[in-house]
Amino acid sequence: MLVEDSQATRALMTKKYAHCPLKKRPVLVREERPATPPTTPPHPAHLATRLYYDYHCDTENDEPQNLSTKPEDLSKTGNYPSKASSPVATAAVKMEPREWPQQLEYLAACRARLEPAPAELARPSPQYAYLPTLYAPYPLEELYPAAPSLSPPAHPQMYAHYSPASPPSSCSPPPCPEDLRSPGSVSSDSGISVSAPRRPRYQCPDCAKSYSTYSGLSKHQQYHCAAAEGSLARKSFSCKYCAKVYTSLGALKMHIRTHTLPCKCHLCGKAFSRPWLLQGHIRTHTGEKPFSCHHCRRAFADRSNLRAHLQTHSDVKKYSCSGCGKTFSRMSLLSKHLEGGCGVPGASAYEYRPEALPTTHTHQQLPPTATVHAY
DNA sequence: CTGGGGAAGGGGCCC
DNA sequence: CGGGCCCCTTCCCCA
Repeated sequence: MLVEDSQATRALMTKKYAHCPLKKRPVLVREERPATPPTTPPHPAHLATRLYYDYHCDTENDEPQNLSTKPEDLSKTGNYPSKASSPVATAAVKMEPREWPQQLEYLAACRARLEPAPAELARPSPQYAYLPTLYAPYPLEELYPAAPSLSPPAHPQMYAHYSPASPPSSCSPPPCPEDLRSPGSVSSDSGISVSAPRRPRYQCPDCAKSYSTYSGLSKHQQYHCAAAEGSLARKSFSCKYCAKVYTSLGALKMHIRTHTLPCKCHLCGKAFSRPWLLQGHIRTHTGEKPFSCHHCRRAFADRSNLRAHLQTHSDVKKYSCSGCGKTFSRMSLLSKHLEGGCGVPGASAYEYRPEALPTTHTHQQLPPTATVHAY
């Protein structure tokens, strides 16, 4: 993603999604589990396997779920939105509140068998060794051959791969937790040039954005190209739930998933548009946290959350106010800072550190390995 | 009020 | 073309 102008991007996104009722928070769908959970929890391996695979990607059912923009906190109230809460939702079913204690008890029993001791919480293995290997255990000793240090890694590039889904091979260099970015995302996202073999680029005739693959360009034109949106001749498939129009049926199908939410969690009934979103959600049930911080051993279920956490270990935060120079670990914190007024005139933009980068843009991203001393 | 964590969303890219 | 994964971002909640 291009980040040289995130404020503009945010504004664009706000505009882009303003018309669309989809915004965060999945909704509850029909609960298909028996009302009474088994008296004895299944083996964690069976549970995890079922948790991951036991969902529908119901392409047959295009009926949308609740599409309200800001549903209440479902986890607290258990009062999941009914179809009445959305003008287009037709299939959302409210779970009977009396089922929740049973669900929670059932989950607690399963979780007790899944969760490691607190001291071991940050380690994904071997407690999760029996999980269905979607997140296969990976030895932290290989990931972090040296003791924790606040010094920048000597060879940051060595640490490109950091994914429990793809553990490093024995002959590969150890991945660096500090650089959690995948290799393929470095150049285009950060604007930092990296030495990579020249490959043919596929350029969008409407907005001049280029992509390394034709499929990338194709998807861009199908879904994202704002410049092409004015060309109605290109659009022939319209979404029946919102005003979106697409140039191909495949693009429309992909979009409709965000309305129909075909991937359903059979433990709590929440529905998601993509399987991997459900996958992440299921971790909230199992307590699986495959991403751990090497500084404090705190573990996270989401890689991005670990990345944000790493900023808290950094002396110099990633986002800085151009007015007062104060740094923040998250852009949202900086935004709050700016919204509240930092007291310095003209402090309306922020910049990424470090200073070595050109500062012609008001919003720049820190290169993955610079100035961050965490890990 | 601020900072941080949890959860979830969409876009980009590779296979 | 579609699935899967990664990334960044956002929203909400809490200490």
